[in-house]
Amino acid sequence: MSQRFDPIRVLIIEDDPITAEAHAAYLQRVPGYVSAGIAHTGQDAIRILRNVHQGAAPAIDLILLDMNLPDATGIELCRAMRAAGIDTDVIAVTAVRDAAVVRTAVALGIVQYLIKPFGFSAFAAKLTAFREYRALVGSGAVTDQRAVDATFAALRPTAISDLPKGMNADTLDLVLVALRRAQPRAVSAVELAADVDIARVTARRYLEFLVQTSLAERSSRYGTPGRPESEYRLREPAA
Amino acid sequence: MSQRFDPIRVLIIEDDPITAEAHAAYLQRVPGYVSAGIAHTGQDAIRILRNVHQGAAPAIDLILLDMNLPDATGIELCRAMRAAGIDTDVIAVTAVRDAAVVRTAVALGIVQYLIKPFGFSAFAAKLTAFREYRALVGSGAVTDQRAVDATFAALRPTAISDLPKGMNADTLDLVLVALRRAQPRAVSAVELAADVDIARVTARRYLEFLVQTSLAERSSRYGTPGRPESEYRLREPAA
DNA sequence: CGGGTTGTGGTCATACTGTTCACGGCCAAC
DNA sequence: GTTGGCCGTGAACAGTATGACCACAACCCG
Repeated sequence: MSQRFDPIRVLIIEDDPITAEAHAAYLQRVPGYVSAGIAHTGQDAIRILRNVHQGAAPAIDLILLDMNLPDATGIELCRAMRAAGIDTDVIAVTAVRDAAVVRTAVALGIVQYLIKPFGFSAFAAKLTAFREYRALVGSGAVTDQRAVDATFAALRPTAISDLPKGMNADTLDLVLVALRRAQPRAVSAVELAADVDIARVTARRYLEFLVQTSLAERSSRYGTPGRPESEYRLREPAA
Repeated sequence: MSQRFDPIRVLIIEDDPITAEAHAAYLQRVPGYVSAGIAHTGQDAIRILRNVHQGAAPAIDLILLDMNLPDATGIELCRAMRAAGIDTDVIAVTAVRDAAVVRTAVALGIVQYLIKPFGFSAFAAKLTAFREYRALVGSGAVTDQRAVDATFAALRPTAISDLPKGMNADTLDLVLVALRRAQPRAVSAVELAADVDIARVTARRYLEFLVQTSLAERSSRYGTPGRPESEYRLREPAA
């Protein structure tokens, strides 16, 4: 039970040394966590975890796992861990934005999914939620459905990633959904405004924001009288 | 993408035949789900799943897994599945109330944990949450951290253990009644405040709380100048 | 080839709402 | 009777969509 007050030992699995160091630095700033090592390849990671599993090294409570490793994907590594009977909790830390990967990650028991690049607040939010979860699940008995629900609820993501001033999350969602619905075709600001029933200016502001964050791309549409129309298209999540 | 509207095919793994039948009956009552078979032992289950995995049988989208099987624990079965590359989502349905089991279940990617005995509403709540999750993760692209957070949030219950400080049960009741009276229509904080005769600020605080506990949902009302108005609607308790 | 036409890109002030904060009334405990 | 905390309120502040307005760039016609 003192487990709850001991620091949570974290293994960082990340091929890029600079990024790995950055994560370790972030980790130091979150109370209750300490780094338990860094692995730069899947092989490394497996070796370390196997040692730990056999009691040859101090336990590891959490893994920060990059999905792109030189010798394996994070999914493969995770599957191998589970097959070996290693049930360590995993937080995915990755630039991969593929829904299928997210789905598989969930099925393999990944408790949080953090998309790169991220700031310290997003990082801290995920780790804080995990600490809460750990306190609940480590506290001994599960009495009833409410207790289990509370445990699962601790893993619920809370922090809305901060948008720039002047933007509303709901509206952004609306625009994104409309863009996705139009999918292969590109839409102009006017068309989108009519579709979603917001003003043209507003539509344009959000579309321009999506271009800036490289989630959408802009091109010009010629052929009609008048100033050329800008059209926007959702950018495919890089394969 | 039609996948979202096809029924979700469920394999029930449960050794007691009567209980298994009861679960199947419950399943029929939840829209969007169909039973895809019943397995009474771990061996059975593995055999069925292997067939499916090799394409010899129609796909299975979800497993209701009992933790106590004659020839294996649910944990062992789940581990074996993951090792075999079967990433089907799993909901644990069990009388086991051990925190360690819950923790391991989470690590192995179990998406919901339902404690026996349970009534239909608890059952339906878990399956509805899963359907929502599936719609989100199956909708194609993951755009950003917010989208991933929404996906994870669909799987995590919002346990309301206590009323947060600053809230009064009576006032909450008042708001709920007013929302129910307005039923199909959505009301803004201003409208509700006038209706119940409380301050706008107070109304908004309670409405926001209801959204957080996913008892109500919020959308934005556009068309007029000024900041968009949030409107709130009672969420259907799983039809 | 150049000016007129046309329709959108971009900016601004405005209006209306969400959000915050300190105050004060009400109730319970001592 | 006094004290302290709880919770709703009003007002001030911040946020955000809108409509109006001007500038701009391509088509079109003389």
